[in-house]
Amino acid sequence: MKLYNTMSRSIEEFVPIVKGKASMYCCGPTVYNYAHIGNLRTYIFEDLLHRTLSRDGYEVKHVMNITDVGHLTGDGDDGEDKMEKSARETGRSVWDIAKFYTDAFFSDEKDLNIIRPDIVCRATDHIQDMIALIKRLEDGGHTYTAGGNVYFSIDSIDDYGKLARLNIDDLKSGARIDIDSNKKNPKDFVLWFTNSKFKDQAMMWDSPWGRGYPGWHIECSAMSMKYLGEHFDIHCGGIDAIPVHHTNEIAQSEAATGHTWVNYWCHGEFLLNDTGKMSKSSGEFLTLSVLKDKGYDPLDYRYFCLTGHYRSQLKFSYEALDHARSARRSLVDRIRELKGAAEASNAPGEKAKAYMDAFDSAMENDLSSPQALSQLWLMLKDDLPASDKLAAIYHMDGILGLRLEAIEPAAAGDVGGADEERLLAERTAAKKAKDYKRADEIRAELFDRGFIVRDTPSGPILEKRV
RNA sequence: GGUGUGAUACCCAAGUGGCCUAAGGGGACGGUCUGCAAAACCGUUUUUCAUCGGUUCGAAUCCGAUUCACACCUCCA
Repeated sequence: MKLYNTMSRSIEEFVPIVKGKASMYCCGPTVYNYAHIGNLRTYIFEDLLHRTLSRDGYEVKHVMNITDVGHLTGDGDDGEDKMEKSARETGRSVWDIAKFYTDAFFSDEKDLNIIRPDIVCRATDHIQDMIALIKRLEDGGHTYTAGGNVYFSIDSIDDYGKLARLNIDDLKSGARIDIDSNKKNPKDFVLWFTNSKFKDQAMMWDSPWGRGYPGWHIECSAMSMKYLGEHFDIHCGGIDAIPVHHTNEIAQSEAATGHTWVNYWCHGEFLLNDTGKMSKSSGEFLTLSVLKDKGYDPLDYRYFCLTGHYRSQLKFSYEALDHARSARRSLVDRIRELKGAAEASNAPGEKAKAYMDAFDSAMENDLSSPQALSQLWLMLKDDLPASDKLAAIYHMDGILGLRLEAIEPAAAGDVGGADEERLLAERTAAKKAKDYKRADEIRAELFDRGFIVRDTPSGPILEKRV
């Protein structure tokens, strides 16, 4: 298994810390709003990584956090808390907001057939772990308190910014945000806030530094170490997390433990739209629900994501999504036919196995899903027994996650209701009597009812229009 | 201002020195099949990889310049 490691900026052979096991931590959603489809692209990438590691024989332990506290809206450390803002705007409590959007997120994940991480942990359930970690940093001399907040001092370590290859002197700190005058170094970041500018801040906890709430980055360090140990294999996220969030996570984690924290850093590229980066604040706020309302199957979007490599920017457009939908439907049609003709083979032949191997090789080569997908199509078009094709399809879908195994086989009499079946029979009779005008009328009627008539060698069948 | 990344045929998108006269998908067109369709199958849309120059026996792939686009330096997947 080869993976691109952001730390080394190169593709590396994956060597786990513990033989046969792979531990991965993925930055999860901040649940103050719906996830947009760009967010979801990253979770699809992580799902592919999870599935591919499993396929490769690793026992995967996948942890994802839910950020249900903190993360400010604005620039710098003085913006408004996103959760509080959302709560204020909707008249719900912050806890209700968090619950609502967490549920919405997992509903999207389910629709996209994303395997649920083995452990999903909420920040608000781990405040004590964060406090303990901050304390450890304090004991190690990596913190200072100013203006009521506890800061991490980046000058207390000598390799700050190594992931992003930041040249600290070149960064124009303060160019676009006001410098927090409490900070000794503009790149220092808050570990614990006691100094909320909002008197009615709802989420507050007691701590050795006073009643308050944790900074933005500490939760991932605290929870990942709690569940995966102080040295684990893989940490994932979106590329935007590299310069600040992951940089600060590394700084605090390695300062606390005194050793390397994560071996492989994997980042998913952005989904773009016409105007550039997809965002919650500008342009159309594209959620999975929006796509569903427009008649797309969530798996159309999953397929669309698979057609691009996770480390490449992918341009979203409805035209591109239409292409993905057409391709996926065509795939479903073929599989439906195959299922009507055969059962999956238990012992597929050499040719089928060669395609499966080529597919796995593509995935194990830094998750080259576009190439893997092309193997699926080549296999389908090749001259193989239907049973072998099905076996190969199921094997590949173990990673693609397009629910191909669950597709109903092509067969007469199992799709429409009694009315439709009666119409279909009437059409067959009309055809037999060479009353083609009537037969075509019935076909149009069935089309209006949402069915396509398909004449197959074994007789006419109805198919749901998708 | 600084730092990166990218530009591939009608569209999306792989490929990072020879197996590339560029994978795969989508669309369009023509054909086979069909009463007609749909589906399926076959063929075409491809000597071409932003532009210019260089390196090399050989470049989409390496180097340089140019143009354009995007991202990051700020919470963001």
